[in-house]
Amino acid sequence: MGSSTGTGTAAGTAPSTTELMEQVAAVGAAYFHDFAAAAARHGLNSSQAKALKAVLEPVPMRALAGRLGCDASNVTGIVDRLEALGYARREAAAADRRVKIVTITDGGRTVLDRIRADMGRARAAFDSLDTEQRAALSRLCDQVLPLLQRP
Amino acid sequence: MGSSTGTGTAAGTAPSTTELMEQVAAVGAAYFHDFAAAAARHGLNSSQAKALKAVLEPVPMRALAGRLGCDASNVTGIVDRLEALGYARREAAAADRRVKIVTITDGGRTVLDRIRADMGRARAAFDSLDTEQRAALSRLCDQVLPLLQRP
DNA sequence: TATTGTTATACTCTATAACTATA
DNA sequence: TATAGTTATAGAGTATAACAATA
Repeated sequence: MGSSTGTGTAAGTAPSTTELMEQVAAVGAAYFHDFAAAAARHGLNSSQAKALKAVLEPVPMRALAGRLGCDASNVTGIVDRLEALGYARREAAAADRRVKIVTITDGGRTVLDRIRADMGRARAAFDSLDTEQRAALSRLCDQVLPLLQRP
Repeated sequence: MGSSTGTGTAAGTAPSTTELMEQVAAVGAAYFHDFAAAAARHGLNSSQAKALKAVLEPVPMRALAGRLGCDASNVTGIVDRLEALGYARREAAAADRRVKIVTITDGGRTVLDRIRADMGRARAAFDSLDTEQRAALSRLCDQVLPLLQRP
């Protein structure tokens, strides 16, 4: 492949599945920690910040619960908070008047951008990868994710 | 490189840092979900299971709190639970009698192995990678992690 | 009757502060 | 006096069950 030194793949011995999972878990945990810290600096907890990402496209309350992986009863409070801050709003669905659709506001988009920009460690970490490494990591995530998310 | 079609690296365009972080976050979240589910099937919550991994080598209570990223007062309950199940035990430190060192038992090692084996989706996902891909992913994690964990 | 969103409630996890026993 | 571990307590986040409005 096109990588640097020429020592090739032999330089990194392939780890066992368990070891590999442990490494990925460490990266995931550190990322999540950084995300929660950045969100907190902008007055949101991680559920609220995650919800803000999920409503970049309009989503009904119940579907939002699914995306957040929590019970529907929690979504009320989460969206209440986002709405109180002016980051999202509820709109009645035209087709079914029971349904409320949550949409992000311009203010919400601004805060989300700021939170993302404010993730210093995560940004530095992934910025350290060159173009080829980023493409490789992206491809690996794409391959692994569907199997990881199966029902 | 070892991949399929021959379109090479150009096939996966390098994503922006934000997009890349989002992908990694999705993998991390799915992994953690699978881990928590597997632990629950063996009567542990994710903190307790994480603690079990952390005491594969003997660790003082306070240091364990650091590894788990929680307050020291929580560790008492977590280790109480592991001890009640026979998965870990407290031993007085020889040098300083205030300190209690937590050690995993054979039973704990067995359960930890079972939990790891029981992570069906995560295992299937990472088993789908060939040797070269696993080595690449491992290397990328190693590069990214230290920057991600900086104080 | 079934479903959406909400409310009321209880439970779990975590953090803060006070206590003990050692140092 | 300072530190390790524990205990007691309060707070945040989540789930369960019951409810009103709509389908």
